[in-house]
Amino acid sequence: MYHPSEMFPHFGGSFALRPAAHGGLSAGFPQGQAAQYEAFRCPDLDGVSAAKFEPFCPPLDRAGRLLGPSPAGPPLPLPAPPLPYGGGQQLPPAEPPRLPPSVRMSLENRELWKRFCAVGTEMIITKSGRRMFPQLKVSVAGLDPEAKYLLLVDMVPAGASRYKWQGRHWEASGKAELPPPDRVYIHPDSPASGAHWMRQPVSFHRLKLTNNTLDPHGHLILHSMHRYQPRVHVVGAGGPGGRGGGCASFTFPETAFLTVTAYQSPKITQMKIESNPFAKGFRENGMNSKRERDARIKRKMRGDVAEPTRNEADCKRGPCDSTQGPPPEPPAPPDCSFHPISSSYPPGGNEELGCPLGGVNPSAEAYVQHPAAFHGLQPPQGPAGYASSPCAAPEAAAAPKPVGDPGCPPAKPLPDQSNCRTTSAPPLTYPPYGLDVGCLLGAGLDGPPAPELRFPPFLPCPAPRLYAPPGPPAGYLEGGNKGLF
DNA sequence: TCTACTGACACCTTTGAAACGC
DNA sequence: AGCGTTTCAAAGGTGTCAGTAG
Repeated sequence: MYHPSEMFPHFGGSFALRPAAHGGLSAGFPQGQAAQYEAFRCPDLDGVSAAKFEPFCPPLDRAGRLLGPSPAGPPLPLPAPPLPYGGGQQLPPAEPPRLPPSVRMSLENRELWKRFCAVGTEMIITKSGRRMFPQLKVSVAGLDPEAKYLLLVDMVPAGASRYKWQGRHWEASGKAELPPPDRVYIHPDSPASGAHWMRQPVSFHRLKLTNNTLDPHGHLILHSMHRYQPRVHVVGAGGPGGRGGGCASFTFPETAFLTVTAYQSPKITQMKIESNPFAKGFRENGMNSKRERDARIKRKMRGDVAEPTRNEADCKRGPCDSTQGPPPEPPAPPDCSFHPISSSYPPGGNEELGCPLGGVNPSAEAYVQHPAAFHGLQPPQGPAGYASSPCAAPEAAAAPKPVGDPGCPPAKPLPDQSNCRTTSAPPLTYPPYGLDVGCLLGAGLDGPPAPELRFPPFLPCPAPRLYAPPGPPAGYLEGGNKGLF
């Protein structure tokens, strides 16, 4: 949860970046097949995001030039695109190098996320920091086993509205606040080898969210009653011969959530209690259930001696089982899955770039040595007060409008959770889920004019079609994706 | 009055050190 | 001595609720 530029002031504020190339989603996914992809690999990095990860991307030099290819570099996994500019030759402002398209990521606990998503995920944020539940847990594949990588998470504002719970549903309620200090959560294992990341699922369970803009602990700072989309980044930190450089980022639409200081939807509360092992005490049979709490209050009022807690009772019967894992997830709704992700990016041209610290990115090195030095910095502000990232300014395409206006469809009843796949949502009558998500995918800058849509911030499970609107123009996907990577 | 937020609370899991056995 | 397992207590993650601020 640190801002790299804070740690590496010598890198300066940001690099000039080449304007995001057109292509967007189509550059990342074969047209017509995108719906199959589970994770969304963002093809281009917008200026702000790029600056955030700049220190992790050794291939860029300060002048925005690509360094020349290393003759000793190992072969690229895929044919490298021609390098029109030789080493040292001036380039248009460079975009960060990308990891090869073979790098893939999937969401491990996707079914759990989908169940929350179907109701409208809420995340508690507190001054001292609160963990996410469900937690972000991903599997990575396609990395160079020997090269070093960092895994990072940041949060992208979704929509530019603030939201309000209206008893049964969420509604947009005014403009979003100015973005909080921009921070990145760095997985504590970072930097680690590709083999390490690929060995087992990577969990970001230690990630904490806070609404304290002065937070000194490095938690991710968010505004309450706003909607966010987590984004996972793989950043090459170099390896033997400089392999592994480059960046790739992934979003999982079902992980979008609304921040709250207290749960609004009772359904979410119940689901959290049922799913989160830490909330076990609040389950029906728990000692912190409503029934037990009421009984406790009565006893207290009567002045009774406290009965032994369940913990004590259990421990008398035998060892407290604190080692067992979380309870098994309830059966997942069928047919909610996307197909495994693939990605199709031009090879990043990573290994032609030198690696300053013996194969390890200096930023990674510095993080290991001075983790406390990472703290958030306010990113450059865009004209609207938002960071000038397409991700951060998606309002045009995706901002949910207040529900209840004439012409606004009533809140859609929750879908049958046994089948999250939506096939019959009338276009534009009820918003394509993707539109809201689409903003996260970068819609808004170069996409088509945003249709005037009104819909609540939460919709049932993201419909697969949101990834691949049928044919052109589909601009909000095509052009929109360029904002993220 | 309403809404959002805060802090205390009880219950629970996780974690890591100490104790123990082989 | 070294290693693996068990035990135990502290730390910290939960939702709830009453109180507070605006």
